[in-house]
Amino acid sequence: MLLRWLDRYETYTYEIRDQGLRLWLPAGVSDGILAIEPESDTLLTLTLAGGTQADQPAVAAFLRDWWDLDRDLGPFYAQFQEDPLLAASLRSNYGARVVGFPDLFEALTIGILGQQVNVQFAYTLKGRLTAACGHHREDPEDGHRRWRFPQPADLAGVTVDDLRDMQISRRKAEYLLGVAEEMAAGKLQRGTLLPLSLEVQTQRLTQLRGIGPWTAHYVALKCLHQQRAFPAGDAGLQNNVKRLLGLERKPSVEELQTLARPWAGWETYATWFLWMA
DNA sequence: GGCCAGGACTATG
DNA sequence: CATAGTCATGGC
Repeated sequence: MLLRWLDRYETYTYEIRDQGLRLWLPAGVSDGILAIEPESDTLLTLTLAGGTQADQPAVAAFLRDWWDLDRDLGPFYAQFQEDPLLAASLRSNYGARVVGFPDLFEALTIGILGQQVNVQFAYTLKGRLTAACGHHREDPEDGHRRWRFPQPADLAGVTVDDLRDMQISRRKAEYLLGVAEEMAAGKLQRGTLLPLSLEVQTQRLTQLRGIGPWTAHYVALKCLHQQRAFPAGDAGLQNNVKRLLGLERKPSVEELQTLARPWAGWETYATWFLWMA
C-alpha cells in the first residue's frame, strides 16, 4: 500500500482518511484539492477538485518531487539485499521512497522544531504554527479545512513571544524567525540550493543560526534530493543501529560513519530504511 | 519521577 | 579544539 509511507505524525498539510489522502495543493502548483485513493497495490486514483485541467502537469511534477518518484531504486535493492543492517528493512518496507518536503521553509521548520525533542511533539508544534500562520480552504467534500504551510512572509509580524505561546522554545523561535526573514528577503531559496553539491549546501545552510550538521543533512535528504545525506548525529538512526546490532550503547557519530561506508552513494536511502526499520 | 527525544549554541579550560 | 552547561517539553 503506497500511501503507507507518509509521515504518520503529519496532521495539517494533508489528511489521511479511508486509506486515501486529501490535501490542498501548494500555491504555484494548483489551487485545487487533490484526493489520492488506492485502486490496487500498484494503482492510485487522483482526483482534483477546484483546480483546472491545465494544472495536471504541475500536480504530477509535485507528486514526483514529494515522493522522489524519479529515483531508480533498482541498483539500491540489488546492492543491499544482503546488507546486515538494511536487508530486513528492505524486505519489510519494499517500495518505500523518501517522503520529502518540497517546500524549503517547511523542511527547515520541521528540522529546527525536531531538534532534541520527540518527533511527535515537533509535529504538534508544526501544526500550531500552521494553524496560526498558515492558510486554509474548506474541502467541499467533507467540510474539513485543508491547510497550506505558511510562507516565510507570513511570519513577518510574528514575534518570539508569539511562538513561545505555542510552546516553541525561545531559541528555536529565534532560529525560525531568522530563517523566515532570510527567505522572505530572497537570500535563501530552494532553486538556488538544488543544483549545488551536498558539501556546498551544507556549508550554506549551517551558516544560518540554528542550522547545524544534523539539520543541514536532514534538509538535504527531505527537500534537496541529495543521495548522500547522512545525519550521523540522529538519535533515531543511532538507536535503530544499536538495536539491530545488539550493541550495549548507541554508536557514536564516528562509528556510524564507519558503518555507513558500504552505503557510499546511497546514504540517503540507507538512512530512510533504517528510520523505518 | 527520571531519562531520553530524528541538536545547536555558548561559555569555559 | 574538546568538553560541559543550557535550552524546553512531551512521551514512556
